[in-house]
Amino acid sequence: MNILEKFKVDKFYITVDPVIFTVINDELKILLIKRKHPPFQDMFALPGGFIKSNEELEQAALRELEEETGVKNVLLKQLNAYGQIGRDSRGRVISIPFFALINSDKIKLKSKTDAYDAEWVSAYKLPKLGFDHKKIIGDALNYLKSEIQKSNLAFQIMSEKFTFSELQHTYEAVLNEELDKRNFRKKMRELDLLKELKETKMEGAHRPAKLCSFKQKNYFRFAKF
Amino acid sequence: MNILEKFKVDKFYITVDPVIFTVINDELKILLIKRKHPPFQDMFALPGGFIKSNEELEQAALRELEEETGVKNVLLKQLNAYGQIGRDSRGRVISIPFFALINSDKIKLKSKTDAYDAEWVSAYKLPKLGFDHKKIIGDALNYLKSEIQKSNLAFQIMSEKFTFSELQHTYEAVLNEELDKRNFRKKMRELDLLKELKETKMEGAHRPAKLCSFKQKNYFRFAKF
DNA sequence: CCAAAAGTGTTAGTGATACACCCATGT
DNA sequence: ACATGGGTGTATCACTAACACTTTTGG
Repeated sequence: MNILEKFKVDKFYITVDPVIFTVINDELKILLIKRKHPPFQDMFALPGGFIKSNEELEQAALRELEEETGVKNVLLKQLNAYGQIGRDSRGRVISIPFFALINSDKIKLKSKTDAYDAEWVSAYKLPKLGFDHKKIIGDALNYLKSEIQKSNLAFQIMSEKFTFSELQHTYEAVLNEELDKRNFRKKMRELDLLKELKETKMEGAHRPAKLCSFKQKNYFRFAKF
Repeated sequence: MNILEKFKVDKFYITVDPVIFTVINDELKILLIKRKHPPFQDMFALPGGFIKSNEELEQAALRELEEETGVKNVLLKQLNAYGQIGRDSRGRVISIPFFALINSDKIKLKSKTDAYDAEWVSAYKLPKLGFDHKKIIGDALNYLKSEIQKSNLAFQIMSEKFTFSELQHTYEAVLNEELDKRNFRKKMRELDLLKELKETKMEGAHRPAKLCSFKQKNYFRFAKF
């Protein structure tokens, strides 16, 4: 018998809650499920679930994400835990959220199951949410807005090749504000993240746009802090 | 019988680990305990402990902190959780660290008990530490360095009245680098955090220094992000 | 008068913001 | 030729970083 059991140390349920963002049609979206069972039946919530004893936290988040939405191969970043007493009516549950920004084209949402419907929902126009997930999403959104300006996080969401305009529209969707075209390009060029290709995107009745791709595809921050 | 019990959802031990910094003699210190029992007997570790079912996370951190070190009335900030399998030999334990920067004059370390000796240890010259506490402290230190430059966090650590030099030395101790006197004062005046008092500090064979105090004593950030 | 810390301004460089016009293409 | 989005440069401002001398006190 383990010493912790001997001293009857309390144990807790732990959920991991993936907070997955994407941009679709120049609108920031978050991946939610519509709950088909209590608690919070018929309301939206994060696609989380309970960790198992033999899983790493991040592994568990990836598993839940795939089980409930079909999304996989995602780089997750842990956020602060939520553990307030009473936040889950089923018992004392500590939730550990995991953040990601992904390219929605690269994944396919699971067809609706009997337990959950996964859906992309506008992050700036959230529906009513179960648990304290509104708070969790709000905090995650602040993290996203901060991080996309301090790191090369955006590479996660863009296709292999893209135009400056497409990249800018992605930033605008995430930050929920308009950016100046010239300043945006200057900044991006200074950061030296992009390869500017010779190919162009021929589309529409206007000058073809040069395509770019990211030089590096591993996540890093620009600033010290 | 609760639905979570019915489905045999796994449960976990959770510890809270206060990561408490201060500055003593212009050196950044962290509050550690010397463990008198296994695991990691005779090594240093964070003064944490197991949460109880009826406690909020932060409450638990405050309780453990007071029990093991005598330190109380501290503003804590939750940091990311650590949950790797095997990080605690006694079982699967998820640790949630809580950060604070405090004024060591305002508190009194508990006299040594049979279970723990609490001690201030140089944060930039850490001894061997138990568990994964070295990693936790490193992450917390980065948080501290970032936060003290983006918020009025320093008010936590200064006495009611202090001189510009004392404040600067505190910043230097935290950041582990020297700062320019003129630039530091200019920056502080721009931020408009300080009341400059008429009193002076008479001490030593040199020009007396004007005393300052903080205008606000509630924590806030300057920057958006 | 000497030692020791307090106190003070200017300059140069860097990054952020604001802003308006020409270009290449399809129809 | 015109509509559409692609593409570019400059001026101003704010912030940062570098840097040296004078002031006030006690001994």
